Amino acid sequence: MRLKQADKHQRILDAAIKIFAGKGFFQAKVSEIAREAGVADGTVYLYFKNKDELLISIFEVKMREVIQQFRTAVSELPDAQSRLVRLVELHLGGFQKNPDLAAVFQVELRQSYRFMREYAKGELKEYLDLIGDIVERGQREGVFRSDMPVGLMKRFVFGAIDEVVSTWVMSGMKYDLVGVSGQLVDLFFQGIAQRAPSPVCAEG
Amino acid sequence: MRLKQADKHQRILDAAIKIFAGKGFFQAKVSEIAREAGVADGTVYLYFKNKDELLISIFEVKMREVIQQFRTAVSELPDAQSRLVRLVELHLGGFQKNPDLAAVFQVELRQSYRFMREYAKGELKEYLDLIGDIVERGQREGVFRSDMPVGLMKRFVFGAIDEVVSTWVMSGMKYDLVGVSGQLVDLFFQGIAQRAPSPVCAEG
Amino acid sequence: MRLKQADKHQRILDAAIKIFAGKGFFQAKVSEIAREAGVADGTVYLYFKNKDELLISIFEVKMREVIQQFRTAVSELPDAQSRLVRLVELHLGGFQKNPDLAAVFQVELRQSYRFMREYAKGELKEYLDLIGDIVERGQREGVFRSDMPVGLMKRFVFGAIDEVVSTWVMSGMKYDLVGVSGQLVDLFFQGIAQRAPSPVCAEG
Amino acid sequence: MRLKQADKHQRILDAAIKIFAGKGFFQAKVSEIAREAGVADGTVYLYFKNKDELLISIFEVKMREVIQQFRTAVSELPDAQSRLVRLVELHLGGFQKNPDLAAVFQVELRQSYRFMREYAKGELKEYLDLIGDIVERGQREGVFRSDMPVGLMKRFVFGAIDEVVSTWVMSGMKYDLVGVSGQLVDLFFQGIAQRAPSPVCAEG
DNA sequence: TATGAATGAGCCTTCATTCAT
DNA sequence: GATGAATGAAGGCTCATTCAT
Repeated sequence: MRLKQADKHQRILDAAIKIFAGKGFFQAKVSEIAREAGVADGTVYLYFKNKDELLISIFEVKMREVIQQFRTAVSELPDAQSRLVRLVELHLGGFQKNPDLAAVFQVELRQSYRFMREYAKGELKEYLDLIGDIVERGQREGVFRSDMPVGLMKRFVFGAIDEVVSTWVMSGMKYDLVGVSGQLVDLFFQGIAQRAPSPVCAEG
Repeated sequence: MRLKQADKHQRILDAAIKIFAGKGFFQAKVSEIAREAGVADGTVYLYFKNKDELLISIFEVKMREVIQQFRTAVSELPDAQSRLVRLVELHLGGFQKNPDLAAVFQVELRQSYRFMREYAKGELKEYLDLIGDIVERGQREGVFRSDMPVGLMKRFVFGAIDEVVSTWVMSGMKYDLVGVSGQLVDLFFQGIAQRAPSPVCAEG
Repeated sequence: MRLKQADKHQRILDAAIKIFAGKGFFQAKVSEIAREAGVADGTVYLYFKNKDELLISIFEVKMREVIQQFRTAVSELPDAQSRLVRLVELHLGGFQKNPDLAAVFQVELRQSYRFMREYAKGELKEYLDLIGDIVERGQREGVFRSDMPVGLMKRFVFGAIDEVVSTWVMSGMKYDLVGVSGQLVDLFFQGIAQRAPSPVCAEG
Repeated sequence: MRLKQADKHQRILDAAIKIFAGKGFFQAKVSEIAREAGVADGTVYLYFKNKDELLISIFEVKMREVIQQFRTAVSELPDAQSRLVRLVELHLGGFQKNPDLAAVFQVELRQSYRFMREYAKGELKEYLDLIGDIVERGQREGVFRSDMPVGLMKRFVFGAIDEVVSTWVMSGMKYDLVGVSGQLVDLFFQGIAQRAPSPVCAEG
């Protein structure tokens, strides 16, 4: 039963991601999601309070998964730099592997930003704090500049990653997103690294 | 009458932009738009086939205006470089002057990408061609690299501008958009210009 | 148009009374009411906020009508006694003429007493005050006892009438309701009249 | 098991009475009743065919209890008069002890009069016959008038008791119901007793 | 042209009832 | 017997669209 339950919750969530991604939140019918998930309409409401909650839940559940996954993946990495690289790869890789999820996160959830604000603060803040931890560690290690508040730097990092994903989504997801991670990281180090001689012009 | 008509058409369009921007296409009611425009619900349908058409029309009309405006503004400028600068300024300036329009273009119209594809090709292609013209001119003038197809370069330019606007919209339009145009143009020339010594590392 | 409107409002109200009386509030479907009224489902919502409001409105509108009708009918009557008789006749007669309305008032509206409390206070109080006016007049005329507060006496009168109607409704409306008015009035005068020799035992 | 079963049947019935009384038949959810009874939703359907049956059963079971209880209580009483007094006391006392049951009998069961008619005839008739027996006995004893058919008199008695209870329920059960039994019995004897000199006008 | 009352298709959601465990 | 997750029919309500005036 326990497994069955988890299964159904998961199936509905996945179905919702697929349908929301495909036709947008407002054009998606709950009955379609139910059909896609292979359950009755009413069953959706056993697991989610309403259609809005379903959208919110996608965010919350997936964020929690990602945060968990990230903590595990990063814990053994030795330094801030490698951790940041890994974060970017996981972030981009996660969306590339699940384009529907990307569409929901970058398009549908933005739409409902108003109630996102209310509900999603928790998980989003936690993710930002993960980045913040890396930044702080980098500062202690002397590889990230310390003349800028962590609060600003973590936002910058998140903003840049997020923008890259949005651009990819809006372009129709036609190119290799993970392939951009190198350039993105480069940008970070150009921007936030302790003033090192720019690798681009490193002629000396 | 002719004027009155044009007036009403315009007022409905403006009202739609405002309402769509405010609450999104699907949550906007035709009756709200009508009220905002100061006309009866039915009147909307005298000027637009349906709600979808209304969204499409916003795109088409505004694009036509912009293209017209741009042709006039650019015709007397002497070279490609100054024309590109002007294009960016007009693009960013136009949206900054009308944030509601920006919201509709960058958010609502993306949503309905599917039917955007069908209807909006024309105007979008024309705008891209305007950029293409500048690029070609730049190549002839020897200031833009010629080892890259025009088709790619014009897309890159449009994509970058578009991304800058999207980022601005999604950030809540809190900063000066036109102020970014300098950096944006710099980026173009760093990216597409005939290899000039990088201003960043120009230590000489 | 004005007439058409009033007409539709009325027709929906009448249809609702009929349907509510026939199968009860909860088993009545809005679509049935609409069909009975000869309008589309949506039209009901042009005139009434929702199904609950429809029930409430029946009360409010009919009470207002009754109060108006009563004021007119009573104004020219010379004394409290005749006025009270008339009130009883109108009250009983009104329900007897419209048994569906009686069912709604005595059964359906009691059900939703909770929100009755909120909304209906106004009209009900006004009706009670009408009775109160008669009582006061009767006291001034010396035909009604003055050793009892008006507030209590008006409640007693209303309660007795109301009970008579309820009994009639619950019995299946099988007998002549107005025919009871004589006995009811007798009861009032036995109960509240200045101690007169009981007509029942008038052996003289 | 047998006991456990009876226990559950009883608990569900009591829960139903409580919930029906609290929010009315249509607004009561089977799941609420189950929760109140401390059983699973499905268990309700092991003991009752459906929600309607549950309401019906309340009537049938309670009526049977009452009839049984009455037979026992009355059998040893010597005359019709004392038996009638006892019936009234039991009827009023029973409801006063269980106001929820009163609410269900006087309000909810009236609602569903249509199917009451079909199902409840049996028990109601039996109860009426109990009254009829008392009436007949009274006639034989010469204390009840014999110029009126028993069928009418028993209905009159039942109607009056029932009305008194209804009035009490609808008033919010604020006063002592059993306290009314004296007046009620008085009324019976004023109404149906062999012509005794009216105590009110007992002049000489 | 302009109006806005009227329409009715369509969707979210509830909840009585079932049935596999 | 007991459970409670699952079902799906049904209905209140919204709102894009129409059309008589």
